[in-house]
Amino acid sequence: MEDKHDLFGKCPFITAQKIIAGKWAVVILHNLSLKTLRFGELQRLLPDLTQATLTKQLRSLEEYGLVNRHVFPQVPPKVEYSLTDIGKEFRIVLDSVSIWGEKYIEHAKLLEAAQK
Amino acid sequence: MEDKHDLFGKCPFITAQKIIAGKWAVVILHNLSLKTLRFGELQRLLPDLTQATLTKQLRSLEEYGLVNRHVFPQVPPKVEYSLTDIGKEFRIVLDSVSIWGEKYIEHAKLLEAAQK
DNA sequence: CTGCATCCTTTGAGATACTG
DNA sequence: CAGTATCTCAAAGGATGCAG
Repeated sequence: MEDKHDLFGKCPFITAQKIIAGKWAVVILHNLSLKTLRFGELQRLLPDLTQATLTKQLRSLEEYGLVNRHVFPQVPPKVEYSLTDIGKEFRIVLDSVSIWGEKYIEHAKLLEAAQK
Repeated sequence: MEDKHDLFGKCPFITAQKIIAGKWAVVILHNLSLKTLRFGELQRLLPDLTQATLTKQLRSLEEYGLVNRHVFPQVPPKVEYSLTDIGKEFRIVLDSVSIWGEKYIEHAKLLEAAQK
């Protein structure tokens, strides 16, 4: 993957695009914005992606500095994921996406109904 | 590509994710939010994507109902792209992405500086 | 000027099996 | 419990050439 730190001089849209490009990035950030979660908890909240995929997405977000990975040295292992400061600031994006998404779904429903 | 209208019952994050998944979707929407643009103008603003790719991205946004395509029956042809109503509402997302993106870039710069 | 058709390459999600 | 290692497959993006 491309160097995660080669993001300078880019417009904020391109920078953001790269970070949230992952198919599950936004949904993961949304869930972590509500609560610190263990790997397994996250997996249960998102039953549509496999372990391998979830791991990859989390690693990516971690490399970009949006997510903290806290490993508890135990047996069995326990790993908690939470948002970093800059990750928490992403909330303003999550909020607007949520608002717009709802509007869009409503809009699509109306269109659908009108076509019948 | 998946049916663009099978978006019901999904959470707004997943819906939004599908729409803006395209590598250039957000940047294109940003430019169109500032001004109605002809195909060639858009291309000059985004020199990093080819004609074919730009066409595909625009078609996708058009199918999702965010972009209007206005063809002027002329020779040579002239085509203008603008945002639909629901496309214009996407502005709240664009604004928050812009704000967060700037913060992130600033944050990354500070990190970089601290490591030297 | 706009953009389609074709081909090619790369990316990345998903499935599966295995490990400390 | 929380991963890692491979593999496969589909999709996206890009390059190029042609057309109305």
